[in-house]
Amino acid sequence: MDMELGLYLGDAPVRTPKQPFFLADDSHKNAGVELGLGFCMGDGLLERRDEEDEEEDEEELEDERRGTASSAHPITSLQHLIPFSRATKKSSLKPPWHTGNSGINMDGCSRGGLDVNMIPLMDETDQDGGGSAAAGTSSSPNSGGVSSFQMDLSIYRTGAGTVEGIERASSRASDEEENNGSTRKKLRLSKEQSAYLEESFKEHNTPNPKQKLALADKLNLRPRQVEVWFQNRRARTKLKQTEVDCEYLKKCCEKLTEENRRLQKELQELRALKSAHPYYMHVPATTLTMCPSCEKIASATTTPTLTNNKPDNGLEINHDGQKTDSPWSSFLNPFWHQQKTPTATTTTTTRHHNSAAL
DNA sequence: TCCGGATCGTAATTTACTTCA
DNA sequence: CATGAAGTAAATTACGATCCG
Repeated sequence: MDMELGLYLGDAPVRTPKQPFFLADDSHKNAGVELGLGFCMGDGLLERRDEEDEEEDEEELEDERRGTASSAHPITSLQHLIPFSRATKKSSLKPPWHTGNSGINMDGCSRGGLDVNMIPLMDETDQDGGGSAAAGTSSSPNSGGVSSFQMDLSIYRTGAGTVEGIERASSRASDEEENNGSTRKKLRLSKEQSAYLEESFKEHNTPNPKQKLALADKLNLRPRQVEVWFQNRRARTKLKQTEVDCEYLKKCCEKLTEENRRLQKELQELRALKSAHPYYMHVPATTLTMCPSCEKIASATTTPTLTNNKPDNGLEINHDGQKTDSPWSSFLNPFWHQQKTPTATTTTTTRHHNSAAL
């Protein structure tokens, strides 16, 4: 007996532009529960928000731009890093570079936690030249506007506020000016920036342009960087999900192989039994009244274990006491229930026939 | 302790595709 | 219907950090 495995990757990540990231569907969830796998990653949260939500976001954005956000504290904890969260939106942080024209938040400095990364080293006009220009043209490959942020980062890495750090940042910036931004310099985002983006990703795995802009604004990144970050993040998530799926399917395959082996063995036994007792098959099938699919009680001659092998939970139990139907099987093949009924009926009826004959 | 290669994580780029005005 | 812009996924490249001998 060859089992035909309707193996497919569950929701078979057919992506649509409106749902670029596939979410674990119900079958996944059930399966995850059944096998104890962490099948539904946190990305179930990552559904797109409705249009009305976007309107809310616009309002928030407006508030931010007007400077009406209540908090003026620098990023200090994850709670403050959630940009669009309903829970935190009224207390959404006001990044240091939003507090005034100077762009330098003395509060952040005074705490010793000076995050130079957050401090725009260029003046407002320069920033517009770099960031906003990139915003206008969403795709700015190797744009020359990299230097401002890279300077920030190099200082951040070298040691906040140290003369050495600033000097190194300056030299690096000048190097880039020499190269005219032609080099593909990779910069690492700060922990705060990553955390912020991560939290944002939980809210929207595909932010709209305004949200990107707001994020870029908040994190002192170019919109293009935010966009790239989300692209990569989605890719990573999908890769991870694929790995999980793969692992899960491997387990499913093992289980099915084991079941197949068991059924083969059972079939062999039945054949042996048939050859040993050639008469039992001559018993008319009409003498057997029990049918597992309709759960009618068999004749009194049948053994209890075979009389009604459907427990209350609806799962069939084979002669080994194993459940033969499980959520993961239905996950693997959604038509399992439709298919298995006649099969199971046939098999168990035969078994009843056997037992009746015996 | 320093050095250099291997490896890993991830930022950035390129390409192909879809959608929509 | 054709077209171009915009957005995204997927693939790839390349950089920086870390590990290890």
